[in-house]
Amino acid sequence: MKNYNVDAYPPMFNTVDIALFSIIDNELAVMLIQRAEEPYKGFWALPGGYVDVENDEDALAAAKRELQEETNLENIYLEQLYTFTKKGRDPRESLANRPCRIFSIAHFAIIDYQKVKAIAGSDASDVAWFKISKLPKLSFDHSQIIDTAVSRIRNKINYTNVGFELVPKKFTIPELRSVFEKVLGRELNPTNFRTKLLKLEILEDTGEKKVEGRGQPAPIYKLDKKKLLELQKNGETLFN
Amino acid sequence: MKNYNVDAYPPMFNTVDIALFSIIDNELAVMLIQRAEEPYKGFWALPGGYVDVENDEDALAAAKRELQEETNLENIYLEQLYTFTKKGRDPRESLANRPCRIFSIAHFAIIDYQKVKAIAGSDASDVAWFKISKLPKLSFDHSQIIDTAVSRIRNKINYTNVGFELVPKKFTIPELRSVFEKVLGRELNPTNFRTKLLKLEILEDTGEKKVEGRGQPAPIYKLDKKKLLELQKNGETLFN
DNA sequence: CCAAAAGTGTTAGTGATACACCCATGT
DNA sequence: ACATGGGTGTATCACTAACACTTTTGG
Repeated sequence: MKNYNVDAYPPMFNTVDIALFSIIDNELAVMLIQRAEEPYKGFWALPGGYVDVENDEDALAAAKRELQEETNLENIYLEQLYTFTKKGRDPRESLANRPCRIFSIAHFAIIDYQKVKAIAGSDASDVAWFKISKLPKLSFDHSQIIDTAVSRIRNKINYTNVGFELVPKKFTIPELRSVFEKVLGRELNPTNFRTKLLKLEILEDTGEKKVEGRGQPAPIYKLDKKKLLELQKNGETLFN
Repeated sequence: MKNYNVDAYPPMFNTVDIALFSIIDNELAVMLIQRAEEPYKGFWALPGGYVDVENDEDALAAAKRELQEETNLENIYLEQLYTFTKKGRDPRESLANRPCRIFSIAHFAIIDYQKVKAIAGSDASDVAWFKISKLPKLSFDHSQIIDTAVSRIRNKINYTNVGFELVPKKFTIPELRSVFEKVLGRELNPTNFRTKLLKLEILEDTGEKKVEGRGQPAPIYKLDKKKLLELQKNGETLFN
């Protein structure tokens, strides 16, 4: 087996881009950064970067590192989304000294916005959150990436734990329902949401209550992750 | 904006690998090729290759081309699966003249095996089909890719048209049920499968009947793709 | 006539939806 | 007192799963 001369092949670059979602002011929102360099200088884009192959990173590790650099937060729910490879998706292709292509291994991430606010670093002037109904003009094919991610999240909220990632550790059932409503973009019947959720037996009552303006105080629950994992292992859906 | 010297970056290669599935002898099977070169010379592997950037290919187009080269067939159901990026997944990494990584943009494809048999080209000695319960020792991380693909197909058969791709254009309900059983790996109640399917109103009766050994002849149906697409657009599931 | 495979109809059980009602809190 | 929002119970409807029964074929 002979050695490979790496430079002899048509080059392809892989960037790792991340669409980080949260719920702000009762709407699904995504974190964007303002590009400091060409191409698309001054425009908004998804955070991203290269896979640090020299330091043994894979794509998921690279995404995790980028996320932490932007938010100063760890333990964010993160998942590979899709790899975008269309010719022309990145204008740098045509500036290279020979034909090349820049692939984006896109990821999506979700987090409770309370955590973001609590941590410094997110006050950098080039980072901002945008509601998905009011996105600015985006760089590259990033609006397509965001569309794909939103579809995936809307689908996955019904049978995975992504809904619980958007809510603090301790939460009330109405708060969780509100998250589901914001992600799905439609109202849910409070009674039936509650009934279904309790029947799953994945919530643990903390004994505390939360008073929010008027109305009866809502009990505060914690998620029993073990029971949720069991449910998922058995392939059961949380909601339909 | 200055030009980019493409060779200054740590190189990453992208291969496109395809797991093509069909049903053979009542079991889900995957097409493999025997590698003619190192690494893994003589071992079985998924068909794959490079994205032909010079000819404007993207990953899906490359997968489509590879599939056609191996099977001489067009119009195969094909979808991107996942991008595998773990360090060490391809031994050629460590043979390059500087640090590099070989990413696999994995795809899955499915086809009715009758079509494969009908076309020449699949009799090449280095191509063979293996039932997924009896896979040989595989090259690279290809057994992980196949596992991921099988999970995805088992999931997707319930709400997409992948089940219909595994069956000829004209088929009987018991034939279709058999396909679902083989993919899901469990038996389905014939009565209830039939009832659910007919209620969807996506089948068109051709008027023909099929006699298979003993038993009452089964009516032969065609899929009404328009109605299926409508169902999917409305987000409805075919089966639960 | 019998076995095998396809189709039909029925019933019990489960889950979704909608609604009426009760309870605790702030104004 | 009353509006607001959370919690509880129930009736209705649809869908699922299991099974008994009929029909049509080959042997």
